[in-house]
Amino acid sequence: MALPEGIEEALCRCGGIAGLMERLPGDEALERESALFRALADPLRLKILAMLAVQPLCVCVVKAVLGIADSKLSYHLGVLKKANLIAGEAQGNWIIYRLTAEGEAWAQLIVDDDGS
Amino acid sequence: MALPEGIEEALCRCGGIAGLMERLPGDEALERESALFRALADPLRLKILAMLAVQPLCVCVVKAVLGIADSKLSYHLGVLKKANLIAGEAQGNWIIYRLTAEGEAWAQLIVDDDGS
DNA sequence: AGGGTATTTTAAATTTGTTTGAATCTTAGG
DNA sequence: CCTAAGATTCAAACAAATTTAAAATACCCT
Repeated sequence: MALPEGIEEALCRCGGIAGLMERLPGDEALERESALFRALADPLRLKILAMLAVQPLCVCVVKAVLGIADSKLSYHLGVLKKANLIAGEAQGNWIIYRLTAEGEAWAQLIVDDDGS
Repeated sequence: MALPEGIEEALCRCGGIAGLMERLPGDEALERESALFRALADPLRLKILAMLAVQPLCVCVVKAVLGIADSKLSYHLGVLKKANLIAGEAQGNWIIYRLTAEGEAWAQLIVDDDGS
Protein backbone atom coordinates (compact mmCIF):
# COMPACT_ATOMS: atom_id res chain seq x y z
CA MET A 1 0.00 0.00 0.00
CA ALA A 2 1.58 3.24 -1.18
CA LEU A 3 0.59 6.36 0.73
CA PRO A 4 0.43 10.06 -0.05
CA GLU A 5 3.41 12.09 1.06
CA GLY A 6 2.92 13.70 4.43
CA ILE A 7 0.49 11.05 5.58
CA GLU A 8 3.00 8.22 5.53
CA GLU A 9 5.57 10.23 7.40
CA ALA A 10 3.09 11.36 10.06
CA LEU A 11 1.78 7.83 10.36
CA CYS A 12 5.27 6.47 11.01
CA ARG A 13 5.80 9.07 13.71
CA CYS A 14 2.83 7.70 15.67
CA GLY A 15 3.79 4.05 15.35
CA GLY A 16 2.27 3.15 11.99
CA ILE A 17 -1.09 1.48 11.67
CA ALA A 18 -0.46 -0.59 14.78
CA GLY A 19 0.38 2.53 16.78
CA LEU A 20 -2.74 4.23 15.52
CA MET A 21 -4.95 1.33 16.56
CA GLU A 22 -3.57 1.39 20.08
CA ARG A 23 -4.64 4.96 20.53
CA LEU A 24 -8.29 4.31 19.74
CA PRO A 25 -10.97 3.84 22.39
CA GLY A 26 -11.95 0.21 23.02
CA ASP A 27 -15.01 -1.36 21.44
CA GLU A 28 -16.98 -1.32 24.64
CA ALA A 29 -16.38 2.39 25.18
CA LEU A 30 -17.40 3.10 21.58
CA GLU A 31 -20.51 1.00 21.99
CA ARG A 32 -21.45 2.81 25.18
CA GLU A 33 -20.91 6.24 23.69
CA SER A 34 -22.74 5.52 20.47
CA ALA A 35 -25.68 4.19 22.49
CA LEU A 36 -25.90 7.53 24.25
CA PHE A 37 -25.86 9.41 20.96
CA ARG A 38 -28.50 7.07 19.61
CA ALA A 39 -30.77 8.07 22.48
CA LEU A 40 -30.18 11.73 21.63
CA ALA A 41 -30.72 11.20 17.92
CA ASP A 42 -34.38 12.16 17.74
CA PRO A 43 -36.00 15.60 17.79
CA LEU A 44 -38.90 14.44 19.94
CA ARG A 45 -36.55 13.11 22.57
CA LEU A 46 -34.48 16.28 22.56
CA LYS A 47 -37.68 18.22 23.08
CA ILE A 48 -38.55 16.06 26.06
CA LEU A 49 -35.13 16.72 27.55
CA ALA A 50 -35.58 20.44 26.98
CA MET A 51 -38.95 20.33 28.75
CA LEU A 52 -37.60 18.47 31.72
CA ALA A 53 -34.76 20.96 31.90
CA VAL A 54 -37.38 23.57 32.79
CA GLN A 55 -38.83 21.42 35.54
CA PRO A 56 -39.77 17.84 36.38
CA LEU A 57 -43.07 16.86 34.76
CA CYS A 58 -45.61 14.10 34.78
CA VAL A 59 -46.24 12.15 31.60
CA CYS A 60 -49.59 13.80 30.95
CA VAL A 61 -48.11 17.30 30.79
CA VAL A 62 -45.36 16.13 28.44
CA LYS A 63 -48.05 14.55 26.33
CA ALA A 64 -50.11 17.74 26.28
CA VAL A 65 -47.11 19.74 25.06
CA LEU A 66 -46.02 17.26 22.40
CA GLY A 67 -49.49 16.23 21.26
CA ILE A 68 -48.62 12.61 20.56
CA ALA A 69 -50.16 9.27 21.49
CA ASP A 70 -49.61 7.85 24.96
CA SER A 71 -47.79 4.76 23.79
CA LYS A 72 -45.53 6.71 21.50
CA LEU A 73 -44.51 8.97 24.34
CA SER A 74 -44.00 6.01 26.59
CA TYR A 75 -41.66 4.48 24.04
CA HIS A 76 -39.51 7.60 23.84
CA LEU A 77 -39.47 8.03 27.60
CA GLY A 78 -38.27 4.44 27.77
CA VAL A 79 -35.41 5.17 25.39
CA LEU A 80 -34.30 8.16 27.44
CA LYS A 81 -34.65 6.21 30.67
CA LYS A 82 -32.61 3.29 29.37
CA ALA A 83 -29.90 5.75 28.37
CA ASN A 84 -29.89 7.13 31.90
CA LEU A 85 -30.83 10.60 30.78
CA ILE A 86 -34.08 10.73 32.73
CA ALA A 87 -35.60 8.92 35.70
CA GLY A 88 -39.24 8.52 36.66
CA GLU A 89 -40.71 8.38 40.11
CA ALA A 90 -44.27 7.33 40.83
CA GLN A 91 -46.32 9.80 42.81
CA GLY A 92 -49.82 8.54 43.40
CA ASN A 93 -51.59 8.23 40.11
CA TRP A 94 -48.79 9.89 38.20
CA ILE A 95 -45.22 9.26 37.22
CA ILE A 96 -42.98 12.25 37.43
CA TYR A 97 -39.93 12.33 35.19
CA ARG A 98 -36.86 14.41 35.84
CA LEU A 99 -33.42 14.71 34.28
CA THR A 100 -30.58 12.68 35.74
CA ALA A 101 -27.23 14.41 36.27
CA GLU A 102 -26.14 13.15 32.87
CA GLY A 103 -29.40 14.29 31.37
CA GLU A 104 -28.88 17.78 32.81
CA ALA A 105 -25.49 18.05 31.16
CA TRP A 106 -26.84 17.12 27.75
CA ALA A 107 -30.00 19.18 28.06
CA GLN A 108 -27.78 22.17 28.77
CA LEU A 109 -26.03 21.61 25.48
CA ILE A 110 -29.30 21.31 23.60
CA VAL A 111 -30.90 24.41 25.03
CA ASP A 112 -27.73 26.46 24.62
CA ASP A 113 -27.43 25.60 20.96
CA ASP A 114 -31.04 26.61 20.46
CA GLY A 115 -30.47 28.95 17.52
CA SER A 116 -33.57 31.04 18.30
CA MET B 1 -56.55 17.29 33.57
CA ALA B 2 -55.72 17.04 37.27
CA LEU B 3 -52.04 17.25 38.16
CA PRO B 4 -49.90 16.01 41.02
CA GLU B 5 -49.24 18.55 43.75
CA GLY B 6 -45.97 20.41 43.27
CA ILE B 7 -46.03 19.96 39.52
CA GLU B 8 -49.13 22.04 38.94
CA GLU B 9 -47.84 24.85 41.10
CA ALA B 10 -44.42 24.89 39.42
CA LEU B 11 -46.07 24.72 36.02
CA CYS B 12 -48.21 27.77 36.78
CA ARG B 13 -45.12 29.66 37.86
CA CYS B 14 -43.59 29.24 34.40
CA GLY B 15 -46.69 30.17 32.46
CA GLY B 16 -48.53 26.88 32.29
CA ILE B 17 -48.34 24.59 29.32
CA ALA B 18 -48.25 27.52 26.93
CA GLY B 19 -45.37 29.09 28.84
CA LEU B 20 -43.50 25.82 28.80
CA MET B 21 -43.89 25.46 25.03
CA GLU B 22 -42.46 28.91 24.44
CA ARG B 23 -39.27 27.98 26.21
CA LEU B 24 -38.51 25.01 23.99
CA PRO B 25 -36.11 25.14 21.05
CA GLY B 26 -37.79 25.43 17.65
CA ASP B 27 -38.39 22.44 15.42
CA GLU B 28 -35.65 23.35 13.03
CA ALA B 29 -33.07 23.61 15.81
CA LEU B 30 -34.18 20.24 17.19
CA GLU B 31 -33.98 18.71 13.75
CA ARG B 32 -30.49 20.06 13.21
CA GLU B 33 -29.25 18.88 16.58
CA SER B 34 -30.77 15.44 16.33
CA ALA B 35 -29.22 15.05 12.89
CA LEU B 36 -25.82 15.66 14.42
CA PHE B 37 -26.43 13.07 17.12
CA ARG B 38 -27.64 10.64 14.47
CA ALA B 39 -24.28 10.96 12.74
CA LEU B 40 -22.52 10.23 16.02
CA ALA B 41 -24.77 7.29 16.84
CA ASP B 42 -22.57 4.51 15.48
CA PRO B 43 -19.44 2.95 16.99
CA LEU B 44 -17.70 2.66 13.64
CA ARG B 45 -18.17 6.35 12.97
CA LEU B 46 -16.93 7.29 16.43
CA LYS B 47 -13.86 5.19 15.75
CA ILE B 48 -13.24 7.04 12.52
CA LEU B 49 -13.49 10.35 14.35
CA ALA B 50 -11.04 9.09 16.97
CA MET B 51 -8.61 8.08 14.22
CA LEU B 52 -8.79 11.40 12.48
CA ALA B 53 -8.27 13.12 15.82
CA VAL B 54 -4.79 11.59 15.81
CA GLN B 55 -4.04 12.89 12.32
CA PRO B 56 -5.59 13.35 8.89
CA LEU B 57 -5.69 10.08 6.97
CA CYS B 58 -6.42 8.76 3.52
CA VAL B 59 -9.30 6.33 3.07
CA CYS B 60 -7.00 3.37 2.57
CA VAL B 61 -5.38 3.75 5.98
CA VAL B 62 -8.75 4.09 7.68
CA LYS B 63 -9.81 0.97 5.87
CA ALA B 64 -6.70 -0.92 6.98
CA VAL B 65 -7.39 -0.04 10.61
CA LEU B 66 -11.09 -0.85 10.57
CA GLY B 67 -10.88 -3.88 8.31
CA ILE B 68 -14.16 -3.28 6.51
CA ALA B 69 -15.25 -3.19 2.86
CA ASP B 70 -14.55 -0.11 0.76
CA SER B 71 -18.16 0.70 0.08
CA LYS B 72 -19.11 0.33 3.72
CA LEU B 73 -16.41 2.74 4.75
CA SER B 74 -17.43 5.13 2.02
CA TYR B 75 -20.98 5.09 3.34
CA HIS B 76 -19.89 5.99 6.85
CA LEU B 77 -17.49 8.66 5.67
CA GLY B 78 -20.39 10.10 3.73
CA VAL B 79 -22.54 10.27 6.84
CA LEU B 80 -19.81 12.05 8.77
CA LYS B 81 -19.17 14.41 5.87
CA LYS B 82 -22.82 15.30 5.49
CA ALA B 83 -22.93 16.09 9.21
CA ASN B 84 -19.98 18.42 8.76
CA LEU B 85 -17.80 16.47 11.15
CA ILE B 86 -15.13 15.64 8.58
CA ALA B 87 -14.00 16.96 5.20
CA GLY B 88 -12.07 15.22 2.45
CA GLU B 89 -9.54 16.71 0.09
CA ALA B 90 -8.25 14.96 -3.00
CA GLN B 91 -4.49 14.66 -3.22
CA GLY B 92 -3.37 12.85 -6.32
CA ASN B 93 -4.64 9.33 -6.21
CA TRP B 94 -5.90 9.65 -2.67
CA ILE B 95 -8.52 11.47 -0.68
CA ILE B 96 -7.39 12.71 2.66
CA TYR B 97 -9.97 13.17 5.36
CA ARG B 98 -9.57 15.44 8.33
CA LEU B 99 -11.81 16.63 11.15
CA THR B 100 -13.65 19.91 10.75
CA ALA B 101 -13.66 22.33 13.67
CA GLU B 102 -16.96 20.84 14.78
CA GLY B 103 -15.55 17.35 14.33
CA GLU B 104 -12.57 18.25 16.53
CA ALA B 105 -14.86 19.34 19.34
CA TRP B 106 -16.83 16.12 19.29
CA ALA B 107 -13.81 13.88 18.82
CA GLN B 108 -12.35 15.46 21.93
CA LEU B 109 -15.41 14.39 23.85
CA ILE B 110 -15.22 10.85 22.53
CA VAL B 111 -11.54 10.32 23.23
CA ASP B 112 -11.80 11.91 26.68
CA ASP B 113 -14.62 9.63 27.71
CA ASP B 114 -12.59 6.64 26.56
CA GLY B 115 -12.94 4.63 29.77
CA SER B 116 -9.62 2.81 29.22
C1' DA C 1 -65.07 -4.64 45.07
C1' DG C 2 -65.82 -1.53 40.92
C1' DG C 3 -64.90 2.47 37.97
C1' DG C 4 -61.91 5.80 36.19
C1' DT C 5 -57.50 7.89 35.10
C1' DA C 6 -52.50 7.54 34.12
C1' DT C 7 -49.11 4.95 32.16
C1' DT C 8 -46.87 0.91 30.15
C1' DT C 9 -46.59 -3.32 27.33
C1' DT C 10 -47.15 -6.03 23.27
C1' DA C 11 -47.16 -7.32 18.60
C1' DA C 12 -47.74 -6.09 13.89
C1' DA C 13 -46.94 -2.66 10.38
C1' DT C 14 -44.02 0.83 8.74
C1' DT C 15 -40.06 3.53 8.18
C1' DT C 16 -35.36 4.37 8.38
C1' DG C 17 -30.52 3.05 8.50
C1' DT C 18 -26.86 -0.31 7.26
C1' DT C 19 -24.54 -3.88 4.64
C1' DT C 20 -23.26 -6.14 0.42
C1' DG C 21 -21.48 -6.77 -4.13
C1' DA C 22 -21.28 -5.15 -8.71
C1' DA C 23 -20.55 -1.27 -11.50
C1' DT C 24 -18.56 3.22 -12.12
C1' DC C 25 -15.49 7.13 -11.82
C1' DT C 26 -10.88 9.37 -11.40
C1' DT C 27 -6.18 9.77 -11.51
C1' DA C 28 -1.29 8.43 -12.10
C1' DG C 29 1.94 6.05 -14.70
C1' DG C 30 3.61 2.88 -18.31
C1' DC D 1 -4.29 4.88 -25.00
C1' DC D 2 -4.38 1.30 -21.50
C1' DT D 3 -4.18 -0.36 -17.10
C1' DA D 4 -4.20 -0.53 -12.14
C1' DA D 5 -5.13 1.56 -7.71
C1' DG D 6 -8.04 4.44 -4.80
C1' DA D 7 -12.46 5.73 -3.90
C1' DT D 8 -17.52 6.39 -4.71
C1' DT D 9 -22.25 5.11 -6.34
C1' DC D 10 -26.16 2.24 -6.90
C1' DA D 11 -29.71 -1.04 -5.95
C1' DA D 12 -31.12 -4.94 -3.53
C1' DA D 13 -31.04 -7.43 0.80
C1' DC D 14 -31.05 -6.97 5.51
C1' DA D 15 -31.43 -5.13 10.21
C1' DA D 16 -32.86 -1.86 13.53
C1' DA D 17 -35.77 1.79 15.16
C1' DT D 18 -40.33 3.88 15.22
C1' DT D 19 -45.30 4.08 14.91
C1' DT D 20 -49.82 2.35 15.74
C1' DA D 21 -53.69 0.39 18.05
C1' DA D 22 -55.18 -2.79 21.32
C1' DA D 23 -54.67 -4.84 25.65
C1' DA D 24 -52.74 -4.84 30.19
C1' DT D 25 -51.26 -2.83 34.61
C1' DA D 26 -51.33 0.18 38.62
C1' DC D 27 -53.21 3.37 41.43
C1' DC D 28 -56.78 6.21 43.61
C1' DC D 29 -61.47 7.01 45.04
C1' DT D 30 -66.10 5.89 46.52
